[in-house]
Formats: sequence, structure tokens, C-alpha cells
Amino acid sequence: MPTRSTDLGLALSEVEVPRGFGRGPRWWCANFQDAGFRITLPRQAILEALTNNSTKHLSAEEIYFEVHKRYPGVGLTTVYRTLEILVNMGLVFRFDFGDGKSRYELLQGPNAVTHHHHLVCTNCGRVIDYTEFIEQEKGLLDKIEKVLSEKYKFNIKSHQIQFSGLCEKCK
Amino acid sequence: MPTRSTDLGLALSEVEVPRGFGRGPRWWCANFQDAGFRITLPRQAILEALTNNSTKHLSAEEIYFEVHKRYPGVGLTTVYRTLEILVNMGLVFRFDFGDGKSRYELLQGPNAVTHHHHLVCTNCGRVIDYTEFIEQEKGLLDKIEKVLSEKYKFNIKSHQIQFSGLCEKCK
DNA sequence: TCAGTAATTGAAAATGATTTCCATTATCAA
DNA sequence: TTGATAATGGAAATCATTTTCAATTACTGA
Ligand SMILES: [Mn+2]
Ligand SMILES: [Mn+2]
Ligand SMILES: [Zn+2]
Ligand SMILES: [Zn+2]
Repeated sequence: MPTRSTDLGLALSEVEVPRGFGRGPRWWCANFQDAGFRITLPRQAILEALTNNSTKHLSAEEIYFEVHKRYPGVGLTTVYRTLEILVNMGLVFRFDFGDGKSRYELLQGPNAVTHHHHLVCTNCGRVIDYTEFIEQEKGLLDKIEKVLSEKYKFNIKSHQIQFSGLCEKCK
Repeated sequence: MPTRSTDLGLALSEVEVPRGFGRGPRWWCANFQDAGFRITLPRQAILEALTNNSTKHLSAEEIYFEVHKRYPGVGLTTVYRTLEILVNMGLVFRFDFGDGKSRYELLQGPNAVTHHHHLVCTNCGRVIDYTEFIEQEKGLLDKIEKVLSEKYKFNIKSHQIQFSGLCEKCK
């Protein structure tokens, strides 16, 4: 018997030695297993949806719709639950752009978008990712983070820079 | 008759020529009048609550409680409505620190807190204002703002920098 | 391989912040 | 002082998110 398999039909060798992406192996399985969480079909589906839309800023419901196309049995509640886990594990970042719902962005994996910050239109909600000056931002923030961590005894996990205003159409 | 008075009992000379603060004259009246809004008792009460708590990060309901102490007739709905106006006028900034409710900070007036950014505990919700490196941050952000405004045709109104992590007690 | 056990799930109900409605009241220009 | 209309507050509606709970499923250990 070359590979054992789980009830999900996932070859364990894939779980243990991820190599590709997209339809293929699952780079994030180790994260789940290490944290004591199980690998389930809904969780796969949700990661897949995030991966296939890594340049967007999907809400929980939008992720649910995305998942629903291929896995109609997955519920919205599970989407919320999985997103919470992913945020806590640091694989996903949760944003609030002021439209009343949380929005999520994949931080890890081969398909993750590179480090960037945001420009948000307060009128229509449009969000632009920008990477201009990102190195300078990163340099300054690293320095600040070091000082603040020590002074305020904070264990800093992440940062966020956001500009708000009116986009071309809205101003 | 030296000064006329409004139905609110506010001497018009105070409205037109604000000079002090706290219990006294109303620096923000011009903002409301210029924007075509009326000066009302609920609005005074809300500005007063924000002014007397400018170092906190009150939610709409907390502002409502604060207002309620002195003006029990003012409703929560009006607090929400007034906050929206204040945010749009740029007198108040709306934050989301991840606890499910918006929080507000006074930006203008003699009692406003100086320009700063935030450190947020994702576990207990504690928020720390920091001003370390604020000049360097401001310098860099101004430069970035100039470039982004032009490149993306955005009319940038404000920015935000936020660090998230665990505070001393929670880590 | 397989059963036992605890984790996970989906649907429905609950929650809670914010918004909408609407009849009444108050501001303020004339 | 008065009239047009902006503003108000309470109740009801909305809507994103959370909770509940009985049924299902993944994984452990034999
Ligand atoms: Mn982004
Ligand atoms: Mn602050
Ligand atoms: Zn816009
Ligand atoms: Zn804390």
C-alpha cells in the first residue's frame, strides 16, 4: 500500500509534502494539524476560494457564495468559523473598510498577494492595493514596532496602514 | 437688547465668536452652520461628551450614556446621526478596533488629542495611543499621499496606522 | 482495518449594532 | 412672531455575526 488515505480522499503524502497549488496539494494542512485542527472538506473549500481570489477583498458571505458554486453543502456558519481560525493562525488578515462587513485577505501560500497597504474610497467602497514606498514603510514600521513592543510590553503581530478619501469617480 | 438669543438659550455672540472651551462657548458651531446644519441641544450635548472624553475611544452607545447623564431626553438614534455628520465634516474620526462597534475620536477643537496612531490588543481590546516617531510617520505618509493621490486620482482625506497584537496582560 | 470519541458541521434561532420610519417638535430666516 | 422644513426620539426593521444543538465526520489507537 503506497499511501494511506483519509475519508476525505486526500492522499496523506500530499498533506505531508505539499508541492504545487491551485487544484493540487494543500500547503496549509500542516498549519491546521499543528494547531490541532482537522482537515475537512469545508475548510479545503474555503481555502480554495481564498486562494482563487487572493487579489480581491472578499466578505464572509462572498466567500460563502464562492464556495457554494462547487460545494453547495457548506454553510455560512462554517465559513465564519473557519475564517476566525485562519485569522488567529495568521494565514488570513481581517480588514474593516467601513462598509459594515469584515473583509478577508490571504497572507500565506504560493498564491498570496505581496505585502501591501490600502487606499479606500469612503463613498463607493473601492479599495486599491498599493505597494509604492512599501520598503520604506516596512523599514519605519519595523523600527517603531521594536520600540513600542518594548515600551508598552506588547507582542505585536501585525500592522496596517490605510488611506481614506474619494476615488476618481466619487470626488 | 445687547445680544439676541436662540430658543436654545445660547447667546448668539458666543456662537459667532467662540473664545474658550469646556462648559463655555462653542467652537464647532461655525462648522455646522457653514454646512447648513442647525445648532441643536442634542448636538451640543454630543460634542460636549466627545470633548470631555477626548482621550478615550467611545462607542456610540457610550457617548449616548455620557450624554444621558446630563440630557436624558437625547436619543441613541440622534447620537448615531450626529456622529455621521461629524465624521463627514472631519471633526471626528471613526475607528474599528475589531470589537464589533465603531469608536470615535475628536479631531478638532481646543480639547482634541494631538495627532497619534494606535496599538490594539486583539484579545482584551485595550487601545494605546502612541506618538513615538509620529513626525517620521507623518513625513513619510505625506510623501506617499502625494504620490498616491496623483497616481490613483484619489482625493485623500485621512490616514490610519494601527499595530495589533497582545498586551502585557494578555500575552 | 475499524470502531470509539471528540471535533466539526449546517440549519435555525438569537444577538446586537446600526438604520429606517414616521409622527411630533424645534430651529432659524424672513 | 411665524412658517417652512430640518431634526428628533421611540419603535420597528435590517443585517452581519454568533450561538445552540442534534447529526455527521475526521482521526486515534487497537
Ligand atoms: Mn489588499
Ligand atoms: Mn486614539
Ligand atoms: Zn469611490
Ligand atoms: Zn489585552
